[in-house]
Amino acid sequence: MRVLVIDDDALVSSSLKTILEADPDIQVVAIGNNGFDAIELYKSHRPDIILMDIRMDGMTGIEAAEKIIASDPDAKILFLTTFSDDEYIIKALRLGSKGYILKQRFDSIIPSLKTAYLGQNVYGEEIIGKLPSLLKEDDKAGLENYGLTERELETISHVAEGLSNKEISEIMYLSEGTVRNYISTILEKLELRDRTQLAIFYYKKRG
Amino acid sequence: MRVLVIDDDALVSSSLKTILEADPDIQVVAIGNNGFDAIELYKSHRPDIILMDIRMDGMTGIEAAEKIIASDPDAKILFLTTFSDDEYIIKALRLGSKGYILKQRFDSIIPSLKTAYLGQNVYGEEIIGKLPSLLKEDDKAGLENYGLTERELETISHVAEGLSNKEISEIMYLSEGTVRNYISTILEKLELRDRTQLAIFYYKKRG
DNA sequence: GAAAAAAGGTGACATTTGTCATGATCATTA
DNA sequence: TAATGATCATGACAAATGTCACCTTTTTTC
Repeated sequence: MRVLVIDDDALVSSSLKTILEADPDIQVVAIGNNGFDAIELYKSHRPDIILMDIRMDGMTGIEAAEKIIASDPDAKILFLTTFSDDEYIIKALRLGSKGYILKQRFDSIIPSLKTAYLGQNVYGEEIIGKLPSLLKEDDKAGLENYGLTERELETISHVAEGLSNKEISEIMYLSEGTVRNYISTILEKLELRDRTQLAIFYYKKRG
Repeated sequence: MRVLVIDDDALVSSSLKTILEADPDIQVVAIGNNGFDAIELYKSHRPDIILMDIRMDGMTGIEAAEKIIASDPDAKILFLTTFSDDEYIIKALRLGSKGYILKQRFDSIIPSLKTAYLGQNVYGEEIIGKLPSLLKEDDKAGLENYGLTERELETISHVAEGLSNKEISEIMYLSEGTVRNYISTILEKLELRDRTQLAIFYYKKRG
């Protein structure tokens, strides 16, 4: 089994190589440090399976996986991560990638790799346990704890309706400039960048 | 363990009662034939767990489960179905209900019930195996009938992540101008006005 | 009663976004 | 072969957006 290892922590990736190659069935064909490496090395080496970190600088493992799967729908990718990062689990599953395992469980990496190689899906216990809450829409704590004023909350709901500043100003009987100021303040409070991110934030919280 | 059994096939529900009560730990407190029964009998008997068919006349098991969970968020519900009906699996998972098992496997019903009773989630092998493709289909659902190209769909998902044109262009290896053109085309195809409405559209099509 | 918070405003400014015209390449299809 | 559709690109332009500095007036709160 030819494996491609991608991890932005060189210590981790080289440790993985050592661990994996202790098994006679496994050969690490290359090591990369980011999503771009993953794409290039996959093309040039055509490994049987990719073992990749999710959180990386520049391009996340998920994004790299998207591109790789776009070019080769049969690509097998096993994700590694330090903690089970909720927002990524769904994305990883959506990709149809083979499994998602946690970095802590070093002893489970090799068996998981072999299982994935055989075409089976591998999901850690942690993942399965989290599925319902991930899919459930109630992980919305609400917008109430961000120090937002009444008028700001009102403004947010209009942004989430897809209205422009001008339209919002007409509905709320305000000048367009005031609406812009409100949104600017909201963005700062919520640590967001633009109205699109605000709308997304809103829908992730509420639905 | 006090169980409520709901199945619109009287033969099935009475068979289930017989099978379940062969176990000394289990007591079937009531039997219902539809979703309305489920809600009423849950209120009046307060069983530890409900074993319910998904496909039923009038109200599906899913709908009944929604109402029951709305009134008692801790309600434990285990679904039964003749075949693993894709469209319902996601809905059942979203409810956070305890598991989803297949009717054929009579021998697994009792162990599953006991596991669910202990608060663990129970998913049949078939379900786990289908998750990726289910989520994937769920992903494309809704966006498919608008004549969007692959690259356009890819672009949409990035917009829905809250990325700017510049960021999208870097990820997709495109010029910023191309991304703008893509989005412009997408907006026209979907009859939307700006990227915020696009993100909202995206999130309304799924969770 | 003073201070703070909320509500509302203006004008200027840089950036982002969306549109349009126009062109190129490549693969598929009629 | 010709036509189409998907892909990718430019440059120019107008409109929308977000930020900043700086105001006023009420309402709450200390």
